Amino acid sequence: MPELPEVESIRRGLARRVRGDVIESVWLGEKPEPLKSPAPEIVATLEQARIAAVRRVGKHIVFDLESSQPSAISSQQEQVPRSARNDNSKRWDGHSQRKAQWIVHLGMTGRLVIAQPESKVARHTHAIVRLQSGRELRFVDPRRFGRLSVVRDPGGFAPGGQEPLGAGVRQFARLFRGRKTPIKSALLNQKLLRGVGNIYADESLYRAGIRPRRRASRLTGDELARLHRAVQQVLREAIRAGGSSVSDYVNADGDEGFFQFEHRVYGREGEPCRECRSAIKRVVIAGRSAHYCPKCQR
DNA sequence: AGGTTGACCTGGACGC
DNA sequence: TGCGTCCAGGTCAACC
Repeated sequence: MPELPEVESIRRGLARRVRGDVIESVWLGEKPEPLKSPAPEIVATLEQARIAAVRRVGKHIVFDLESSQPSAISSQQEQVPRSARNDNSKRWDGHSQRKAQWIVHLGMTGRLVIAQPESKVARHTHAIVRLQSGRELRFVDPRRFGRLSVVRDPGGFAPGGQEPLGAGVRQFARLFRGRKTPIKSALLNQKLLRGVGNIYADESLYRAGIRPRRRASRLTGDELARLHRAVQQVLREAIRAGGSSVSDYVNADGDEGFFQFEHRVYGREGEPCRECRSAIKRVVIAGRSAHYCPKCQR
């Protein structure tokens, strides 16, 4: 479902509502797919932790956790069976490192919803986090492409890639140097830029006037500068609009975004380009659909 | 080594 | 109404 602007909108809503709250208990569903860390490790890390901050890293939501009661955390830790831990996982030793992170990736259809305990548990709910304030944070994901994990390394969660809104134009241009892959695929590669997905890749290329199949290494300096500017503009505008609600995306407050009304090419196959009235084309590149205007993009 | 393809899942839209 | 087909905002492992 969500790309950077949608995840950012969800993050803002969550931060408003759960920052400072304490996790009292955690329920995890039977289906194992959504869990990237062992279930006992997730439970032990989350329970009794205070949510110090809610951040976004690419398309991931990162809950920064700290101990609410120092002794309670270490005793929770002791309850984790040795066998359930990775051998190379760092011990949370109760000294200066009393920090951990809960990482959520929403996949295509994942949602994080705030709910009252008495409200009906939706189909495809895979995790319920009960908070001291009496509310629940629920992870719902029909297609089960989303992932939950915890990180206790002192270095913290560190996927590769540049934040698209943090990269300067030189840094941005360097990412594509020597890459023979279509620029569309390069934009989707999270090891290069983290957070751009199919909608915003297509919309950015349209604004920059670049065809999605162009080889990344063949773009001129001018084109890279236009693309850098387009990516940042599109993402900023989409965040301001609360993201794109294409089928069922809603933010943490249950509100839809409205950037879908600003799409110039995505989902508009056969419709006229808003600039030149040519029919928008749809092709498949690396297994994903790509939309572009054959006249405005070269 | 780096790029492309299929697999992973469920559900909604559409055609017959 | 129902059944089949295609499509979907993402990411991996497996191939070339």
